[in-house]
Amino acid sequence: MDKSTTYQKWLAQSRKGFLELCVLSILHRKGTSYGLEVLQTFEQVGLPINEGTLYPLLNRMFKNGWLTSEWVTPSDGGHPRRHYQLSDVGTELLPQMLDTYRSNQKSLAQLMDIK
Amino acid sequence: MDKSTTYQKWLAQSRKGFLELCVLSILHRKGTSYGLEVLQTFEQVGLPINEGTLYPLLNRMFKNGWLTSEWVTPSDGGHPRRHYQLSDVGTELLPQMLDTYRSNQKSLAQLMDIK
DNA sequence: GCATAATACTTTGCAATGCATAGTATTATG
DNA sequence: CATAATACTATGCATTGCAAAGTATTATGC
Repeated sequence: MDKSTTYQKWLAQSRKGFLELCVLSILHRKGTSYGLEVLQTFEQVGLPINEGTLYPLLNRMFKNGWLTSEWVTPSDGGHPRRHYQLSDVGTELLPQMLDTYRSNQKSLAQLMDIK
Repeated sequence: MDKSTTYQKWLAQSRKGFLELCVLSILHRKGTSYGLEVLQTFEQVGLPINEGTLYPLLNRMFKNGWLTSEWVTPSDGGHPRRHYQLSDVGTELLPQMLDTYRSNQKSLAQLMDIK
């Protein structure tokens, strides 16, 4: 397989798990948000992701009990949105995941410096 | 599913892709190495991984053309080892992956700081 | 010398998830 | 009223970390 293809595949793989951490961070900061807004937030910070990635992701996180969710119809009319926010579990998980992420960072830094 | 279980699963997922970056870094620093030594190196930097993870990983990276490989019998006797080192492709990939990793770091930092 | 341990790698099957693509439903616009 | 925009859902695929068991070669202890 050619170089750019394997790299593209690696890119997708490298996002596994990381996206959960990002979503938890977004909802922690915003308090509450919904699919499209989260999608746009990802784009704003230079990490565009696929619709077909985010929506199932939010659903899984909800089913795992990391998020709570409710349908909200905007007061000014507009399409109803499914709002999400951190559950107690999600609130507990966020710093744990951050620790893991930073620990991995340190491990990598060590590897780059090892004999 | 209970909290600790979903967290454990996330842990495994979050290593996808990351381990390739680590292996490339190790081989970049060491010049050459083999399975068990790489395994021990991971452990030394506080990132223990499974045998059944590493060996297939090295094989895939080799098949993808990221690594070169040769069987080496230690001069003082001992079990023959399969040595690996970076190929030209691997040498090119390492900084690319590092860039991606750091770019993700920045994105996450922004997410944690966003309104 | 022979059984056991240590070293080193291989193989198989499973579960989880990012992506691509297509589909559905509701609201806004001309 | 038709078309576009907003917002979410559903399906199938490929990839990979892990667990567990297996294979083969070399070293060690009695």
